[in-house]
Amino acid sequence: MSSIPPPAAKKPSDKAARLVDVAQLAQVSRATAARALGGYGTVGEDTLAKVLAAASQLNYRTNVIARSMRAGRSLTIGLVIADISNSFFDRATRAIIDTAAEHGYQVLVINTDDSLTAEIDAVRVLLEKRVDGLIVVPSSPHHHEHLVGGDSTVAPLVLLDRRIPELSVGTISTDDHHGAAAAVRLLVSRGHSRIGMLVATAAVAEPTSVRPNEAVSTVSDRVGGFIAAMGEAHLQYRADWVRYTSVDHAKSTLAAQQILENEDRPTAILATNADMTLAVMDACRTLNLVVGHDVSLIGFDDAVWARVFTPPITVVERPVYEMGRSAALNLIAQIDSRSARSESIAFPTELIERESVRDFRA
Amino acid sequence: MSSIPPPAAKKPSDKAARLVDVAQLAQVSRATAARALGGYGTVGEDTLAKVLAAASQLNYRTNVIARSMRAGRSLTIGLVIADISNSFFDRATRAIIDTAAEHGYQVLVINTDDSLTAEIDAVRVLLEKRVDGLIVVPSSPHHHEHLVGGDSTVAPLVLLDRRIPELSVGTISTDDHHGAAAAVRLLVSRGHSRIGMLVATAAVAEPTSVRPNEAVSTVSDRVGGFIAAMGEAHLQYRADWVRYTSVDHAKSTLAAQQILENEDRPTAILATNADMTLAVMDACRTLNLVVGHDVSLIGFDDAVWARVFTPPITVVERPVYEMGRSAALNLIAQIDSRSARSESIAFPTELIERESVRDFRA
DNA sequence: CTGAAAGCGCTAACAC
DNA sequence: GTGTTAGCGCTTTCAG
Repeated sequence: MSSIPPPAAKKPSDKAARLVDVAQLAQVSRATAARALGGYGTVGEDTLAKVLAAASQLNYRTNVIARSMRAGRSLTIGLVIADISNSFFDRATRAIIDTAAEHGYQVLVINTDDSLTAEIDAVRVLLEKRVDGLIVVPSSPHHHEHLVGGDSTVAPLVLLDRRIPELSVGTISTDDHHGAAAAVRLLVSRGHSRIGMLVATAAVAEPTSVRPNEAVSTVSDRVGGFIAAMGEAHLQYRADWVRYTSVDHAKSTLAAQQILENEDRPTAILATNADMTLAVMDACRTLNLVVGHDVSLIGFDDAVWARVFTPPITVVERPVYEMGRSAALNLIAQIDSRSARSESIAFPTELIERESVRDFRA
Repeated sequence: MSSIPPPAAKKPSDKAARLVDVAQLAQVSRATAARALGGYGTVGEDTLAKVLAAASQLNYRTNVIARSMRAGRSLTIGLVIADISNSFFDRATRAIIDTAAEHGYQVLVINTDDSLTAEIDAVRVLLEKRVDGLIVVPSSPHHHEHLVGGDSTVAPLVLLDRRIPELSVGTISTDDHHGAAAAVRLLVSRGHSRIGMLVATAAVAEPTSVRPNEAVSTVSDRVGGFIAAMGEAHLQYRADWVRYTSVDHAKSTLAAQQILENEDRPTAILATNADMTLAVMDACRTLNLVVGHDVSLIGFDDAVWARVFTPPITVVERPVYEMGRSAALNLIAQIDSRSARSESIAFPTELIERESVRDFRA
């Protein structure tokens, strides 16, 4: 059986080996080589060995791009997110990437900075790259034309963190209304009646007390929960104790200062995300106010620094990793089943009591 | 010119429109349609309009995957990173994604958790997906076989954050030796002579005082800088004041406690990254030691919480965004020029003095 | 200025 | 168990 190998043209070693090169070296057809390497169909034992040997000798790597074109699926998903360097999104992204990888998918990530036009562009680019599905953190609670095509979504889709009421699509979020309300109730139970709030929202350029219309669902849920719990306790919502601001640290710190500078200031503040928590802390430092004494504080989203700070900060925690994992799993199920199942989950929040809330009952 | 449109088969509206569909609707050839849409070659004005109209009517999206196969380039780069949810890497990633996008590239991100096998897998997957280049945060200072193929790298490549001495390839890092030395010198200038160090490294499973061999360059640079500056000041390096630990918060806090629990403890500690800074702070809280008084502290990498903490933490800052941007720019230049230019940059670190270092001169 | 046709590298019927 | 072959959707000479 030791026939002399055909004097076929040697593959130039400076180019990546292709399936045909492997087949040639192994002296089989492309189909057989493909079967051997793809581990499907049936291949003779010795043939298999020959092909594998040839492949490794040539350092062959499947050209997934060609396979994708043929198969019509890229095994890639797109993630459209506000800001990967944000402490919530970075962890969610971690979960998404890892979960996707477990299922053979890789993730293309694009930041939008909460800009709708950036989001629209991102979706277009990702669709052109033929991602098999999309996980989007929508920047607007209303605009979703770029997400629908005809009578369904442009691609398998999962919304993360923020809901779009008019869009019936799988959404992974948290019960922020409840979370904010629970925080207020804790404050009330400790004897606080003068409660303020620092709200992060991209819907506003400069700090203001007037509630913006275009806020995403997390913002309106948290504000709604705050207002509901205040009403429930027959407490007054005071606009001068509330500020809406962008996440920018300088601006949000300024907003916190505006709330606290007044003689007639609140005894407690709810910060609607980690950046706002830091902003309140910074403002307190500047104004020489002691957190947990002069100003009680509850933040949204836990972080290591929150439990290390003096005093440790009480927070409304969200299951970030779980959320990301869920989003990925949901999307992959959608892709695999080709069905437009839009199962939504609103995870519960958890109030973690530490020492940043002063007790006024005495 | 109003010829009746041919009764050609209508494109089924449930499938994505292809170039040929557009061409058909516009009554031109595929080549012409491609030219019109690709904005190259020459196309008659009215033809152009017809094609554009057809494309928009069909909601046509270029199939970039087909284009990539044809063109041999994917306009995608791969990022292989230890952990996207880490406060250094998330910001670097932000810079990379945004910079890449400015140049028409998208980014596929994979985490390795500093595992070499995960890194090898990641590189293989990315190469199979035919990324045009790779930005890698290498998990090992030695193993780089998976990054080279023949006499050059497996693809255009830039190393981020960590150098691999034996691999001559463009690397974006910082002068960590100098950064650590500067921190020690500051401590010395404030009268400290008993100085410890908490070192984050994946090369160690449990906290230990013995310096691991396999540490990446950032670790050995920082430790080296520490040792050099100590020697320069004729100070003794005390192994019981030094701990190597994984970034895990519980473990690193334990390690910090081990350093501080001793009666004979150091008066100052250098923490080699943000996680270690937090670990020292947590340990101090547990042991009822006041940062900036009982224990002076200098951390690596700045963060908002570092300046908001009481006292604000003195840190060695690195230009994270610039580093990410540089890595992306360097890689894209490499891709575009097809030349193996491996320009490396070691950015300077900056010591930001705040209030966590007690002054013993008096 | 426009069209015809040859692939890019792979997979999946379909034959043998 | 293995080979033949027809494309996936696009770009790009090469003619006209």
